[in-house]
Amino acid sequence: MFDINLIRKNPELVRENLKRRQEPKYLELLDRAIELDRKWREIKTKANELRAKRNKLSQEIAKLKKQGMPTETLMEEARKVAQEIEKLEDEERKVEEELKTVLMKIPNMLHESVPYGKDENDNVVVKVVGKPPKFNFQPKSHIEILTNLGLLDLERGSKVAGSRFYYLKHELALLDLALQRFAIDELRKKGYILVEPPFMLNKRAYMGAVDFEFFQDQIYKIENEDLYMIATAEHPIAAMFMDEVLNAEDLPLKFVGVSPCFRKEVGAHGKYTKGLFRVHHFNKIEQFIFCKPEESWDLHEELQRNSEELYKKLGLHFRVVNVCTGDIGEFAAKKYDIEVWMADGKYREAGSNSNCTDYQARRLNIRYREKPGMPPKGFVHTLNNTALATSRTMIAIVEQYQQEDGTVKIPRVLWKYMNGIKKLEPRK
RNA sequence: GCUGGGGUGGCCGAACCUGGUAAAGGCGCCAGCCUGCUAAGCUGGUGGGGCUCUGCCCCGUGCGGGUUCAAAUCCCGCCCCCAGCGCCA
Repeated sequence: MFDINLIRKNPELVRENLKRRQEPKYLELLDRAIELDRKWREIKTKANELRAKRNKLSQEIAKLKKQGMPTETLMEEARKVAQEIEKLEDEERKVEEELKTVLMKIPNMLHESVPYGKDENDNVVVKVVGKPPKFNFQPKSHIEILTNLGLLDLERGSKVAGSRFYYLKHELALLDLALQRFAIDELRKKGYILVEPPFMLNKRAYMGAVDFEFFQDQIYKIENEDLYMIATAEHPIAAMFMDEVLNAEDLPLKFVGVSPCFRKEVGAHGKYTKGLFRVHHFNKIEQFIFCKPEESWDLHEELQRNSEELYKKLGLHFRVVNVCTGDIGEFAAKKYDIEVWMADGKYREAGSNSNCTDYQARRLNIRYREKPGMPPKGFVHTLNNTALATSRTMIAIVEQYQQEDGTVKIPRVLWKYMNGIKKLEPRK
């Protein structure tokens, strides 16, 4: 949620920042917010005056009653004031709600280092790690390789649940688990707190964690319950401290979350959707940090280093892009994507590292205090970054480590999590 | 799911029965005074918001509604916590 105080204090600064997103509707929303805020304060002032009047009358009545004096006239007057208040309160509520909705739709302030651009084609490659593997044969897609090996069954996944569902079998299922354990162990070594969150959230928590569009297009709802399946561990971890005030001495709070992720993927038309790349359900290890405002930019880089280290240890070739102003999304002030190399020569997103500054925390009402016993100082900053999404990491491993005979070598760091298995081989 | 008890500032708690406009009291925290320093002690402050901003006012007792001039207090619905019972992977 956007900070109304920033709009009041410096609307032009906000306007210039929003312009960078090249989306005229945001500027309209800003104007709307300014207008609604003006109206809201006007009504609020009037209503407060009336409430003061009512309170005075009430106290007057109480005093008279104590003295055994008649109060009918005053009570009649108070009744009238109460009616007026009710009318104004309806109005106040309406304006306040609309203002809040508008503030929810205005995206976060972008960091100055975010490159200017229109869409994903304008993302700036800031780093390339490793080199594309060289094959002296025609490399295959993970779908072909894994289906041939008898480790992946997409057809039966479709039969029982629909397209973009799948069965992982034998060593491939083991590989999924191995990747999870690998990422968890690496992050735990760095002091990240392992957490397995609820896999469902109620609406209030969910709307705090994501924007409306994401909610609409991605989130599965449980019928007849106020419950929604999580699309990533980021969301339940973010919501964990909803309406709380954290102690600065406990910050930064660093989490490594483990969970399945469920996504409707409505509106994925035109995007790359093959095989395991864009599925309705996958497992992911997620990094999440709550911190003080002044430390979030350093921690954003730390999260980035963590992820890069994981891919490096897996021996994967990837690149890092600084996501441009037109592609970044509403919550993040800055975002890096890690894109892995795939067998068709393209780089595709495997993970995403966002500093949401105070935007998500304001929606979820997560504040911090300098010391126990002190009043709240302000909102925390929240950051989230993929550690490993197993499905996409498996694609990278399979396509980059494939052998001419159709088998797949398994990265050395995973052997111990694979019971010593070093290769994916044909299974029946 | 059932029965009973409960939910009030950062924490503990008072006011609830008997409606009169909450936070008394204590702890913590901040500032000042005092002190060689610290502690103790003393004084003031310590949730959110609005305005005509040395000040004035409003909101705030788990959430939502109702009754009333007036609700922490009475009534209804919901959520959560505790205890016991039931069911159960």
